[in-house]
Amino acid sequence: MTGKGTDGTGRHGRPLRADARRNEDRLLSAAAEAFAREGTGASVKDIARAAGVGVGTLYRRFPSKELLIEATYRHEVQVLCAAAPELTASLPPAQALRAWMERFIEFMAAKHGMADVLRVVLTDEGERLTTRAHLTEAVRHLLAAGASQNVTRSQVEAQDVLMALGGISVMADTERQPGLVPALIDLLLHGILTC
Amino acid sequence: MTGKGTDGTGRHGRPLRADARRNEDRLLSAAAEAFAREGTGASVKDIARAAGVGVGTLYRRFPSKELLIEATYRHEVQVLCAAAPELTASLPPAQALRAWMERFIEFMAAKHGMADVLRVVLTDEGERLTTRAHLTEAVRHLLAAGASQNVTRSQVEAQDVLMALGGISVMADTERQPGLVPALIDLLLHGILTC
DNA sequence: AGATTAAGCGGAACCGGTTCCGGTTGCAAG
DNA sequence: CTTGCAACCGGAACCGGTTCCGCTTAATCT
Repeated sequence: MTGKGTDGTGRHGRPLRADARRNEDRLLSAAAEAFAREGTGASVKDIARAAGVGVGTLYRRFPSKELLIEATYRHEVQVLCAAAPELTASLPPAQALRAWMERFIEFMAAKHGMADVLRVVLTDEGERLTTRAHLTEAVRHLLAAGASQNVTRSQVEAQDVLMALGGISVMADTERQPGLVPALIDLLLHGILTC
Repeated sequence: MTGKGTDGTGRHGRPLRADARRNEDRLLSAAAEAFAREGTGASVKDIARAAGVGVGTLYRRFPSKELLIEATYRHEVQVLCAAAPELTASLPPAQALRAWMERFIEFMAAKHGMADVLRVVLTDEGERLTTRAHLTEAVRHLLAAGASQNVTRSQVEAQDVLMALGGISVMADTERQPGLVPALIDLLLHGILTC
Protein backbone atom coordinates (compact mmCIF):
# COMPACT_ATOMS: atom_id res chain seq x y z
CA MET A 1 0.00 0.00 0.00
CA THR A 2 1.51 3.31 -0.99
CA GLY A 3 -1.07 5.69 0.24
CA LYS A 4 -3.67 4.90 -2.38
CA GLY A 5 -6.96 3.15 -2.08
CA THR A 6 -10.03 3.94 -0.09
CA ASP A 7 -8.71 6.43 2.38
CA GLY A 8 -9.58 9.41 0.26
CA THR A 9 -6.02 10.58 -0.16
CA GLY A 10 -3.89 10.68 -3.24
CA ARG A 11 -0.36 9.61 -3.94
CA HIS A 12 1.15 12.17 -1.60
CA GLY A 13 -1.45 12.27 1.10
CA ARG A 14 -3.07 15.31 -0.47
CA PRO A 15 -6.86 15.10 -0.34
CA LEU A 16 -8.49 13.82 -3.49
CA ARG A 17 -10.28 16.19 -5.77
CA ALA A 18 -14.06 15.98 -5.43
CA ASP A 19 -14.58 14.30 -8.79
CA ALA A 20 -11.81 11.82 -8.12
CA ARG A 21 -13.34 10.78 -4.85
CA ARG A 22 -16.74 10.39 -6.44
CA ASN A 23 -15.25 8.17 -9.13
CA GLU A 24 -13.43 6.07 -6.60
CA ASP A 25 -16.70 5.40 -4.80
CA ARG A 26 -18.46 4.50 -8.01
CA LEU A 27 -15.64 2.20 -9.03
CA LEU A 28 -15.63 0.39 -5.73
CA SER A 29 -19.33 -0.25 -5.74
CA ALA A 30 -19.32 -1.29 -9.38
CA ALA A 31 -16.43 -3.62 -8.59
CA ALA A 32 -18.13 -5.05 -5.53
CA GLU A 33 -21.21 -5.80 -7.56
CA ALA A 34 -19.32 -7.25 -10.50
CA PHE A 35 -17.10 -9.44 -8.36
CA ALA A 36 -20.08 -10.69 -6.38
CA ARG A 37 -21.92 -11.54 -9.57
CA GLU A 38 -19.14 -12.96 -11.75
CA GLY A 39 -16.27 -13.56 -9.37
CA THR A 40 -12.93 -11.87 -9.79
CA GLY A 41 -13.02 -12.86 -13.43
CA ALA A 42 -15.18 -9.82 -14.13
CA SER A 43 -13.43 -7.61 -16.66
CA VAL A 44 -12.01 -4.27 -15.60
CA LYS A 45 -13.39 -2.68 -18.71
CA ASP A 46 -16.90 -3.72 -17.75
CA ILE A 47 -16.39 -2.41 -14.24
CA ALA A 48 -15.15 0.91 -15.54
CA ARG A 49 -18.10 1.16 -17.89
CA ALA A 50 -20.56 0.25 -15.12
CA ALA A 51 -19.01 2.97 -12.98
CA GLY A 52 -19.35 5.41 -15.85
CA VAL A 53 -15.65 6.13 -16.14
CA GLY A 54 -12.89 5.16 -18.56
CA VAL A 55 -10.37 2.44 -17.84
CA GLY A 56 -7.69 5.09 -17.50
CA THR A 57 -9.48 6.52 -14.51
CA LEU A 58 -9.85 3.13 -12.93
CA TYR A 59 -6.16 2.46 -13.42
CA ARG A 60 -5.03 5.73 -11.90
CA ARG A 61 -6.84 4.91 -8.68
CA PHE A 62 -6.18 1.16 -8.72
CA PRO A 63 -2.97 0.51 -10.63
CA SER A 64 -3.77 -3.13 -11.18
CA LYS A 65 -6.78 -5.37 -11.14
CA GLU A 66 -5.42 -7.07 -8.09
CA LEU A 67 -5.26 -3.85 -6.15
CA LEU A 68 -8.85 -3.14 -7.10
CA ILE A 69 -9.79 -6.56 -5.80
CA GLU A 70 -7.92 -5.96 -2.60
CA ALA A 71 -9.58 -2.62 -2.02
CA THR A 72 -12.94 -4.19 -2.66
CA TYR A 73 -12.42 -6.88 -0.06
CA ARG A 74 -10.31 -5.02 2.47
CA HIS A 75 -13.14 -4.68 4.90
CA GLU A 76 -13.94 -8.37 4.87
CA VAL A 77 -10.32 -9.15 5.60
CA GLN A 78 -10.41 -6.87 8.61
CA VAL A 79 -13.39 -8.79 9.94
CA LEU A 80 -11.49 -12.01 9.45
CA CYS A 81 -8.58 -10.64 11.43
CA ALA A 82 -10.82 -9.39 14.18
CA ALA A 83 -12.08 -12.93 14.65
CA ALA A 84 -8.68 -14.15 15.86
CA PRO A 85 -8.79 -12.61 19.33
CA GLU A 86 -12.38 -13.71 19.74
CA LEU A 87 -11.50 -17.27 18.89
CA THR A 88 -8.56 -17.42 21.27
CA ALA A 89 -10.83 -16.11 23.98
CA SER A 90 -13.48 -18.75 23.48
CA LEU A 91 -11.60 -21.87 22.42
CA PRO A 92 -8.48 -23.79 23.40
CA PRO A 93 -5.50 -22.61 21.31
CA ALA A 94 -5.30 -25.53 18.91
CA GLN A 95 -8.97 -25.39 18.12
CA ALA A 96 -8.91 -21.64 17.78
CA LEU A 97 -6.05 -21.96 15.32
CA ARG A 98 -7.82 -24.55 13.27
CA ALA A 99 -11.06 -22.62 13.25
CA TRP A 100 -9.35 -19.47 12.08
CA MET A 101 -7.39 -21.27 9.39
CA GLU A 102 -10.61 -22.74 8.10
CA ARG A 103 -12.18 -19.32 7.98
CA PHE A 104 -9.20 -17.94 6.16
CA ILE A 105 -9.36 -20.59 3.47
CA GLU A 106 -13.10 -20.33 3.26
CA PHE A 107 -12.85 -16.59 2.78
CA MET A 108 -10.21 -16.93 0.12
CA ALA A 109 -12.28 -19.52 -1.68
CA ALA A 110 -15.55 -17.66 -1.24
CA LYS A 111 -15.58 -16.00 -4.62
CA HIS A 112 -13.98 -18.05 -7.36
CA GLY A 113 -10.53 -17.00 -8.41
CA MET A 114 -9.99 -15.32 -5.09
CA ALA A 115 -6.41 -16.52 -5.33
CA ASP A 116 -5.75 -13.25 -7.09
CA VAL A 117 -6.49 -11.39 -3.92
CA LEU A 118 -3.94 -13.36 -2.09
CA ARG A 119 -1.09 -12.17 -4.18
CA VAL A 120 -1.99 -8.65 -3.19
CA VAL A 121 -3.20 -9.34 0.28
CA LEU A 122 -0.05 -11.20 1.13
CA THR A 123 2.36 -9.21 -0.96
CA ASP A 124 3.23 -5.76 0.09
CA GLU A 125 5.99 -3.64 1.43
CA GLY A 126 4.21 -0.39 2.16
CA GLU A 127 5.07 1.76 5.14
CA ARG A 128 1.79 1.93 6.91
CA LEU A 129 -0.32 -0.77 8.49
CA THR A 130 -1.21 -3.03 5.62
CA THR A 131 -3.74 -5.71 5.13
CA ARG A 132 -0.97 -8.20 5.27
CA ALA A 133 0.29 -6.87 8.57
CA HIS A 134 -3.17 -7.33 10.00
CA LEU A 135 -3.29 -10.91 8.91
CA THR A 136 0.15 -11.63 10.28
CA GLU A 137 -0.90 -10.05 13.53
CA ALA A 138 -3.97 -12.26 13.70
CA VAL A 139 -1.87 -15.37 13.24
CA ARG A 140 0.70 -14.15 15.72
CA HIS A 141 -2.09 -13.76 18.24
CA LEU A 142 -3.26 -17.31 17.73
CA LEU A 143 0.24 -18.69 17.92
CA ALA A 144 1.03 -16.76 21.06
CA ALA A 145 -1.97 -18.22 22.79
CA GLY A 146 -0.77 -21.68 21.82
CA ALA A 147 2.81 -21.06 22.81
CA SER A 148 1.79 -19.85 26.26
CA GLN A 149 0.24 -23.25 26.88
CA ASN A 150 2.98 -25.14 25.13
CA VAL A 151 0.69 -26.57 22.52
CA THR A 152 2.38 -24.85 19.59
CA ARG A 153 6.07 -25.00 18.77
CA SER A 154 7.56 -21.64 19.54
CA GLN A 155 9.89 -21.61 16.55
CA VAL A 156 6.95 -21.33 14.18
CA GLU A 157 6.66 -17.86 12.68
CA ALA A 158 3.29 -16.24 12.05
CA GLN A 159 4.43 -15.12 8.65
CA ASP A 160 5.29 -18.63 7.56
CA VAL A 161 1.94 -19.92 8.69
CA LEU A 162 0.28 -17.19 6.69
CA MET A 163 2.27 -18.16 3.62
CA ALA A 164 1.40 -21.80 4.11
CA LEU A 165 -2.26 -20.84 4.29
CA GLY A 166 -1.80 -18.83 1.14
CA GLY A 167 -0.34 -21.87 -0.57
CA ILE A 168 -3.26 -23.99 0.53
CA SER A 169 -5.69 -21.43 -0.84
CA VAL A 170 -4.02 -21.41 -4.20
CA MET A 171 -3.93 -25.15 -4.46
CA ALA A 172 -7.51 -25.50 -3.30
CA ASP A 173 -8.49 -23.02 -5.94
CA THR A 174 -6.45 -24.67 -8.66
CA GLU A 175 -7.45 -28.19 -7.85
CA ARG A 176 -11.01 -29.16 -7.28
CA GLN A 177 -10.61 -32.28 -5.17
CA PRO A 178 -12.95 -32.49 -2.23
CA GLY A 179 -11.16 -33.16 1.01
CA LEU A 180 -7.95 -31.47 -0.08
CA VAL A 181 -8.39 -28.48 2.18
CA PRO A 182 -9.01 -30.37 5.42
CA ALA A 183 -6.08 -32.66 4.64
CA LEU A 184 -3.74 -29.77 4.05
CA ILE A 185 -4.94 -27.93 7.13
CA ASP A 186 -4.30 -31.08 9.14
CA LEU A 187 -0.82 -31.32 7.75
CA LEU A 188 -0.09 -27.71 8.55
CA LEU A 189 -1.58 -27.96 12.02
CA HIS A 190 0.54 -30.99 12.78
CA GLY A 191 3.53 -28.98 11.72
CA ILE A 192 2.63 -26.20 14.11
CA LEU A 193 1.58 -28.12 17.19
CA THR A 194 3.92 -29.69 19.68
CA CYS A 195 3.55 -33.40 19.53
CA MET B 1 -2.95 -35.81 -21.07
CA THR B 2 -5.21 -36.96 -23.86
CA GLY B 3 -2.79 -38.61 -26.19
CA LYS B 4 -1.14 -35.43 -27.38
CA GLY B 5 2.31 -34.15 -26.76
CA THR B 6 5.66 -35.58 -27.57
CA ASP B 7 4.74 -39.17 -28.23
CA GLY B 8 4.35 -38.66 -31.93
CA THR B 9 0.70 -39.60 -32.04
CA GLY B 10 -2.29 -37.45 -32.78
CA ARG B 11 -5.62 -37.05 -31.10
CA HIS B 12 -6.73 -40.58 -31.90
CA GLY B 13 -3.44 -42.40 -31.63
CA ARG B 14 -3.00 -42.20 -35.39
CA PRO B 15 0.61 -41.40 -36.33
CA LEU B 16 1.35 -37.76 -37.00
CA ARG B 17 1.85 -36.57 -40.51
CA ALA B 18 5.50 -35.97 -41.34
CA ASP B 19 5.19 -32.21 -41.45
CA ALA B 20 3.32 -32.17 -38.17
CA ARG B 21 5.99 -34.14 -36.43
CA ARG B 22 8.68 -31.89 -37.80
CA ASN B 23 6.83 -28.85 -36.56
CA GLU B 24 6.35 -30.36 -33.14
CA ASP B 25 10.09 -30.84 -32.86
CA ARG B 26 10.79 -27.32 -33.99
CA LEU B 27 8.27 -25.94 -31.54
CA LEU B 28 9.69 -27.85 -28.62
CA SER B 29 13.22 -26.75 -29.25
CA ALA B 30 12.17 -23.17 -29.86
CA ALA B 31 10.18 -23.31 -26.63
CA ALA B 32 13.04 -24.83 -24.68
CA GLU B 33 15.35 -22.11 -25.86
CA ALA B 34 12.89 -19.31 -25.25
CA PHE B 35 11.95 -20.53 -21.78
CA ALA B 36 15.60 -20.96 -20.87
CA ARG B 37 16.39 -17.46 -22.05
CA GLU B 38 13.37 -15.50 -20.84
CA GLY B 39 11.63 -17.81 -18.43
CA THR B 40 8.09 -18.98 -18.99
CA GLY B 41 7.15 -15.38 -19.66
CA ALA B 42 8.36 -15.85 -23.23
CA SER B 43 5.50 -15.13 -25.60
CA VAL B 44 3.81 -17.90 -27.52
CA LYS B 45 3.81 -15.82 -30.66
CA ASP B 46 7.57 -15.39 -30.50
CA ILE B 47 8.04 -19.10 -29.98
CA ALA B 48 5.84 -19.89 -32.95
CA ARG B 49 7.74 -17.40 -35.09
CA ALA B 50 11.11 -18.79 -33.96
CA ALA B 51 9.90 -22.25 -34.90
CA GLY B 52 8.81 -20.93 -38.27
CA VAL B 53 5.14 -21.81 -37.84
CA GLY B 54 1.97 -19.88 -37.13
CA VAL B 55 0.38 -19.69 -33.71
CA GLY B 56 -2.45 -21.83 -34.97
CA THR B 57 -0.05 -24.69 -35.53
CA LEU B 58 1.42 -24.30 -32.10
CA TYR B 59 -2.04 -24.34 -30.58
CA ARG B 60 -3.17 -27.46 -32.37
CA ARG B 61 -0.26 -29.40 -30.92
CA PHE B 62 -0.21 -27.70 -27.51
CA PRO B 63 -3.70 -26.45 -26.72
CA SER B 64 -2.47 -24.00 -24.11
CA LYS B 65 0.73 -22.32 -23.14
CA GLU B 66 0.78 -24.33 -19.97
CA LEU B 67 0.70 -27.59 -21.88
CA LEU B 68 3.58 -26.38 -24.01
CA ILE B 69 5.50 -25.63 -20.86
CA GLU B 70 4.72 -29.00 -19.44
CA ALA B 71 5.84 -30.79 -22.58
CA THR B 72 9.03 -28.78 -22.57
CA TYR B 73 9.91 -29.78 -19.06
CA ARG B 74 8.43 -33.25 -18.93
CA HIS B 75 11.79 -34.90 -19.14
CA GLU B 76 13.23 -32.90 -16.28
CA VAL B 77 10.28 -33.87 -14.13
CA GLN B 78 10.94 -37.52 -14.87
CA VAL B 79 14.49 -37.08 -13.68
CA LEU B 80 13.23 -35.50 -10.51
CA CYS B 81 10.92 -38.43 -9.90
CA ALA B 82 13.66 -40.91 -10.57
CA ALA B 83 15.68 -39.32 -7.79
CA ALA B 84 13.19 -40.43 -5.14
CA PRO B 85 14.16 -44.11 -5.04
CA GLU B 86 17.82 -43.18 -5.15
CA LEU B 87 17.41 -40.90 -2.18
CA THR B 88 15.53 -43.44 -0.09
CA ALA B 89 18.28 -45.92 -0.84
CA SER B 90 21.08 -43.67 0.31
CA LEU B 91 19.59 -41.64 3.15
CA PRO B 92 17.44 -42.15 6.22
CA PRO B 93 13.76 -41.57 5.34
CA ALA B 94 13.37 -38.15 6.93
CA GLN B 95 16.46 -36.80 5.25
CA ALA B 96 15.53 -38.35 1.94
CA LEU B 97 12.15 -36.71 2.15
CA ARG B 98 13.60 -33.34 2.93
CA ALA B 99 16.19 -33.61 0.20
CA TRP B 100 13.60 -34.51 -2.39
CA MET B 101 11.26 -31.74 -1.32
CA GLU B 102 14.08 -29.28 -1.66
CA ARG B 103 14.79 -30.52 -5.14
CA PHE B 104 11.18 -30.27 -6.06
CA ILE B 105 10.95 -26.66 -4.96
CA GLU B 106 14.27 -25.85 -6.53
CA PHE B 107 13.12 -27.32 -9.81
CA MET B 108 9.86 -25.43 -9.72
CA ALA B 109 11.68 -22.22 -8.93
CA ALA B 110 14.47 -22.83 -11.43
CA LYS B 111 12.96 -20.79 -14.22
CA HIS B 112 10.95 -17.82 -13.04
CA GLY B 113 7.23 -18.14 -13.31
CA MET B 114 7.50 -21.89 -13.17
CA ALA B 115 4.37 -21.80 -11.07
CA ASP B 116 2.54 -22.07 -14.36
CA VAL B 117 3.96 -25.50 -14.87
CA LEU B 118 2.62 -26.61 -11.62
CA ARG B 119 -0.94 -26.02 -12.55
CA VAL B 120 -0.48 -28.37 -15.44
CA VAL B 121 1.93 -30.73 -13.82
CA LEU B 122 -0.32 -31.18 -10.86
CA THR B 123 -3.63 -30.88 -12.62
CA ASP B 124 -4.76 -33.63 -14.87
CA GLU B 125 -7.26 -36.37 -15.20
CA GLY B 126 -6.00 -38.21 -18.26
CA GLU B 127 -6.20 -41.96 -18.59
CA ARG B 128 -2.60 -42.87 -19.04
CA LEU B 129 0.39 -42.43 -16.80
CA THR B 130 0.67 -38.72 -16.34
CA THR B 131 3.38 -36.47 -15.11
CA ARG B 132 1.36 -35.93 -12.00
CA ALA B 133 1.04 -39.63 -11.37
CA HIS B 134 4.80 -39.93 -11.54
CA LEU B 135 5.26 -37.22 -8.97
CA THR B 136 2.69 -38.73 -6.65
CA GLU B 137 4.42 -42.04 -7.01
CA ALA B 138 7.75 -40.49 -6.07
CA VAL B 139 6.28 -39.00 -2.93
CA ARG B 140 4.50 -42.22 -2.09
CA HIS B 141 7.83 -43.98 -2.31
CA LEU B 142 9.45 -41.57 0.10
CA LEU B 143 6.55 -41.77 2.52
CA ALA B 144 6.49 -45.55 2.42
CA ALA B 145 10.13 -45.67 3.38
CA GLY B 146 9.39 -43.40 6.31
CA ALA B 147 6.29 -45.29 7.37
CA SER B 148 8.15 -48.59 7.43
CA GLN B 149 10.45 -47.14 10.06
CA ASN B 150 7.71 -45.30 11.87
CA VAL B 151 9.23 -41.92 11.25
CA THR B 152 6.36 -40.63 9.15
CA ARG B 153 2.73 -40.60 10.15
CA SER B 154 0.94 -43.20 8.09
CA GLN B 155 -2.22 -41.11 7.62
CA VAL B 156 -0.36 -38.67 5.44
CA GLU B 157 -1.27 -39.03 1.78
CA ALA B 158 1.29 -38.59 -0.97
CA GLN B 159 -1.11 -36.49 -2.93
CA ASP B 160 -1.58 -34.03 -0.10
CA VAL B 161 2.15 -33.68 0.33
CA LEU B 162 2.46 -32.98 -3.36
CA MET B 163 -0.20 -30.31 -3.13
CA ALA B 164 1.49 -28.77 -0.12
CA LEU B 165 4.73 -28.64 -2.08
CA GLY B 166 2.85 -27.05 -4.92
CA GLY B 167 1.56 -24.41 -2.54
CA ILE B 168 5.03 -23.74 -1.26
CA SER B 169 6.30 -23.32 -4.80
CA VAL B 170 3.64 -20.83 -5.64
CA MET B 171 4.23 -18.79 -2.54
CA ALA B 172 7.98 -18.88 -2.95
CA ASP B 173 7.49 -17.65 -6.47
CA THR B 174 5.04 -14.94 -5.49
CA GLU B 175 6.95 -13.72 -2.48
CA ARG B 176 10.60 -13.01 -2.63
CA GLN B 177 11.57 -13.36 1.03
CA PRO B 178 14.76 -15.28 1.65
CA GLY B 179 14.31 -18.09 4.12
CA LEU B 180 10.68 -18.63 3.30
CA VAL B 181 11.20 -21.90 1.53
CA PRO B 182 13.25 -23.60 4.25
CA ALA B 183 10.75 -22.41 6.85
CA LEU B 184 7.82 -23.81 4.94
CA ILE B 185 9.58 -27.07 4.23
CA ASP B 186 10.26 -27.37 7.94
CA LEU B 187 6.65 -26.77 8.72
CA LEU B 188 5.53 -29.35 6.22
CA LEU B 189 8.10 -31.88 7.36
CA HIS B 190 7.00 -31.48 10.96
CA GLY B 191 3.50 -32.14 9.80
CA ILE B 192 4.58 -35.36 8.12
CA LEU B 193 6.95 -36.83 10.66
CA THR B 194 5.93 -38.67 13.77
CA CYS B 195 6.94 -36.66 16.77
C1' DA C 1 -0.16 -40.73 -62.10
C1' DG C 2 -4.53 -38.55 -60.56
C1' DA C 3 -8.17 -38.06 -57.37
C1' DT C 4 -9.74 -37.75 -52.67
C1' DT C 5 -9.74 -36.13 -48.12
C1' DA C 6 -8.56 -35.81 -43.39
C1' DA C 7 -4.97 -33.53 -41.18
C1' DG C 8 -2.38 -29.74 -40.95
C1' DC C 9 -1.27 -24.82 -41.68
C1' DG C 10 -1.01 -19.66 -40.98
C1' DG C 11 -2.54 -15.66 -39.45
C1' DA C 12 -6.39 -12.42 -38.85
C1' DA C 13 -9.42 -11.45 -35.26
C1' DC C 14 -10.87 -11.41 -30.50
C1' DC C 15 -10.53 -10.73 -25.61
C1' DG C 16 -8.73 -9.04 -21.25
C1' DG C 17 -5.22 -6.34 -18.81
C1' DT C 18 -2.31 -2.32 -18.97
C1' DT C 19 -0.12 1.95 -20.71
C1' DC C 20 -0.10 6.40 -22.82
C1' DC C 21 -1.34 10.84 -23.91
C1' DG C 22 -3.97 14.90 -25.57
C1' DG C 23 -7.70 17.23 -23.75
C1' DT C 24 -10.46 18.77 -19.49
C1' DT C 25 -11.42 20.70 -14.96
C1' DG C 26 -11.46 21.49 -9.84
C1' DC C 27 -9.44 24.63 -7.01
C1' DA C 28 -6.93 28.29 -5.11
C1' DA C 29 -4.11 32.39 -5.65
C1' DG C 30 -4.39 37.02 -7.23
C1' DC D 1 -14.09 36.73 -11.29
C1' DT D 2 -10.17 35.27 -13.96
C1' DT D 3 -6.42 32.60 -14.58
C1' DG D 4 -2.79 28.84 -14.08
C1' DC D 5 -1.83 24.40 -13.47
C1' DA D 6 -1.65 20.06 -11.20
C1' DA D 7 -4.60 16.51 -11.03
C1' DC D 8 -7.85 14.13 -13.51
C1' DC D 9 -10.33 12.11 -17.42
C1' DG D 10 -11.43 8.93 -21.35
C1' DG D 11 -10.37 5.89 -24.56
C1' DA D 12 -7.25 4.54 -28.35
C1' DA D 13 -3.46 1.60 -28.70
C1' DC D 14 -0.60 -2.18 -27.25
C1' DC D 15 0.51 -6.72 -25.71
C1' DG D 16 -0.10 -11.61 -24.74
C1' DG D 17 -3.05 -15.68 -24.97
C1' DT D 18 -6.53 -18.07 -27.56
C1' DT D 19 -9.94 -19.11 -31.25
C1' DC D 20 -11.56 -19.50 -35.90
C1' DC D 21 -11.58 -20.50 -40.54
C1' DG D 22 -10.34 -20.72 -45.45
C1' DC D 23 -6.49 -22.61 -47.84
C1' DT D 24 -2.71 -26.35 -48.46
C1' DT D 25 -0.80 -30.84 -48.56
C1' DA D 26 0.69 -35.57 -47.07
C1' DA D 27 -0.99 -39.92 -47.34
C1' DT D 28 -4.00 -43.20 -49.37
C1' DC D 29 -6.84 -45.35 -52.83
C1' DT D 30 -7.72 -46.56 -57.71
